[in-house]
Amino acid sequence: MTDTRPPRADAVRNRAALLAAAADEFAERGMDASVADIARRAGVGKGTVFRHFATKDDLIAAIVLDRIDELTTAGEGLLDAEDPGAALLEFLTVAAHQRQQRDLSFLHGAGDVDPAVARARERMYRTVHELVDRARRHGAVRADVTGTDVILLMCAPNYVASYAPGAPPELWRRYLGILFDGLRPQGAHPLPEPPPPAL
Amino acid sequence: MTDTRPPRADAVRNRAALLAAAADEFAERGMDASVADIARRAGVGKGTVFRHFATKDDLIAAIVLDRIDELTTAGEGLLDAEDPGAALLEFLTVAAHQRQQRDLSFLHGAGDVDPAVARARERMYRTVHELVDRARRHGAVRADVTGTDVILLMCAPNYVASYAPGAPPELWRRYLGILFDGLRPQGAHPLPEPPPPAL
DNA sequence: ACCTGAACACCGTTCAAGT
DNA sequence: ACCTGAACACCGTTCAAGT
Repeated sequence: MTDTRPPRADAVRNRAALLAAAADEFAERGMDASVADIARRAGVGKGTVFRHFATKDDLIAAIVLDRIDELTTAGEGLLDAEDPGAALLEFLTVAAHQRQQRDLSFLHGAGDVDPAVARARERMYRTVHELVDRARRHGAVRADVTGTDVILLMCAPNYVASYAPGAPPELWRRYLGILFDGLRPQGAHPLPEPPPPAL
Repeated sequence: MTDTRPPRADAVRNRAALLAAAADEFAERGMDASVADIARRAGVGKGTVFRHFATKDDLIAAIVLDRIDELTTAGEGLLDAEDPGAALLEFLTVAAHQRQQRDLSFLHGAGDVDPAVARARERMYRTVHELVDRARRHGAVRADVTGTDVILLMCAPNYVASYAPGAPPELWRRYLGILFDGLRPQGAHPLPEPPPPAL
């Protein structure tokens, strides 16, 4: 019997304020914005941050959870598209676009993430696998590329574009284009290494 | 007249010990190994680190400088290869392989790097441009891809492979293969975004 | 000249004291 | 039950004091 009392009113308010403040602060200052600044922006004491989120990483995880779910929803909506190749490209475009903002290695995070994020991530992975399978069956993706490959490659366009100094904000689209051409069956060369263990 | 006295014997010894200790420590613990640990490993006081390298980033820069020069040398040796396409692929393989070890976003670093690194980097960039131009003229690289594109894409295979949990250590070769297929003229689709300003 | 370790400012995190 | 700010451990960096 986990009789969970409803939380106090100021607690829910503070939690929401912290999430909003953290999202803003991270977007402006990057992932190493200080907890103190986030607390100040949310109008609470530093200690309150750690009452709601055991660690700074947990706070990041809470924000990340929303983004992953958004992405999964977008992917699921593309599962019954008429053109499976275009659907996969569209999904990768949404993925790159939403995380254009920041660092975001969160999609595949190492080690001990909290179970909610792990679950959300696995749902998203399953969606990617389906999208890739459909695209492959349709001849839009080469036979030797797996869903896991695409999951790993997903973040590359943003990563690559982020290192161009005075680059246009949509540069990632160019590298997504090159990547996608690499995923196509036309002109594909055999790959020197087997795919990694499935995600 | 910058009459530069030769440095004291213990100074050169300490500097070399620090570089070696830092390289080891970074390789083992990652880029956020502590300066205190590096100093201890080198057998000097913490303060000595900052006498030789104004900042931790400068210490990293000194290590990075060597790697960049190695890469440039490899690239220059490939400029007169018979097969320019294979030469470019080989260069990208060397690049990925040498920086298999670690983080290494250093190749294109933001803002205020020290001038020695900036110079080394520009030499390397020029080499990449030549390799790409030759490969393109030879029909091994698509017409709409620039040297700057390849400079930016260079790090992607390592980055992508680094997020696969139980992956084989040579997984980057697989993603270099996919990337390289994306760079080939066969089956290339028009890119939605123009190339970034030249590096 | 160069080395050293104590001292500083800044982080994430903890916790006793308040309401 | 929740909030708060002082306190702690750990960083990179500085600098007065030593040789």
